[in-house]
Amino acid sequence: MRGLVVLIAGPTASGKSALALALAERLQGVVINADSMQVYADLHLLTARPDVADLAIAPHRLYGHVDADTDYSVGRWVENARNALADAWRAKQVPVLVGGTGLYFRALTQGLAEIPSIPETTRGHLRAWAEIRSNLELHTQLSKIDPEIALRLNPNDRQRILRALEVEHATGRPLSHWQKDVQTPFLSPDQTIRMVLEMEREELCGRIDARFLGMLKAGALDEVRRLAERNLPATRTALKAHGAPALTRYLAGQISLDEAVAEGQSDTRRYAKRQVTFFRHQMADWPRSTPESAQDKLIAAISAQAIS
RNA sequence: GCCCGGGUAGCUCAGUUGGUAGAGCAUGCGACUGAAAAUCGCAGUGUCGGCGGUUCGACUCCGUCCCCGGGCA
Repeated sequence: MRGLVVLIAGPTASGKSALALALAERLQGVVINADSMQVYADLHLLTARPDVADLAIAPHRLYGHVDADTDYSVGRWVENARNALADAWRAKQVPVLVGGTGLYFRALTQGLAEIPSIPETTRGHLRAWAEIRSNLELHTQLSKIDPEIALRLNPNDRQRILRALEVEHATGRPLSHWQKDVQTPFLSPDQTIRMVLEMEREELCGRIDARFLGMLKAGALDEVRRLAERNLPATRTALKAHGAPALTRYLAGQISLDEAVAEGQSDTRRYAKRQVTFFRHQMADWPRSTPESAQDKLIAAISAQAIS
């Protein structure tokens, strides 16, 4: 069975988690994570994941359930989220999905191409093959097997080009074909209450900078040290959490702590900028709100939905 | 006080024999279908330390003053 879902998106440090928690407490609901980094077990402080006190107030799902030595992806998240949503509905709990990863929200509300997962070995082979080739060569190769995708990809966008190549290689079907298949979103518009949090950039940046310092005080360096000691392959996504690369270099004696902090903060600020752009254009039809008035607006929307 | 070196974009700096300025980073704008806290594209900005002088024309040459760093006293 399917019920209502509350979806809360917003840039990093905008106060999403606190809002979701308050709402879940009030509605006897469950908070479900829609953030690509908070899924990693190894990253707790650095990703500002809910703490023990928060977990005591309302149940949380999809936080820290993935090991850092994993190739996670939107596809896997959608799978996880579907299950978590189904569980919540079964238990008669209102699911409150909250996070900053716009792609995750879009995949759930607009659908995702149903491409089979690519075997680790073909990925490895393709990457090894690509290693010694220039961006332009890869792009030219893609033009031959999937001209449509090649046309909309910049030749320097190696990551997306590699993805398109491996899909065709592993499935025998160009990525553009997969993407043109009819995609049925898991969530329909009438069962979702949506909200994007907005805040003045200046205020947001202030919060980001202060939060980063707070993470350090809480012990983020130890967290980074433990992660670094695992010696994971450099390509692992978890290693790219904001602050992790810079703090790792500080621990290795390559840069000063001040430099590491400045870098972690500016990485986060630039990311917030990209999030806002994504929300503005890719999720343009979502209602907006300041963090202060968001809860009242959501409650009002939920009761309106319940009546109709 | 004297001798060097330096003052150019928010920051670090390029700037050929005089023809009113650029690169990286930061910033802003944007793209986005299994790495999305990822990946990639585009853009702007300057009393070239101040004031005088030489010159058709000075960031560039000359004088002078101010500021910073180093050295000698």
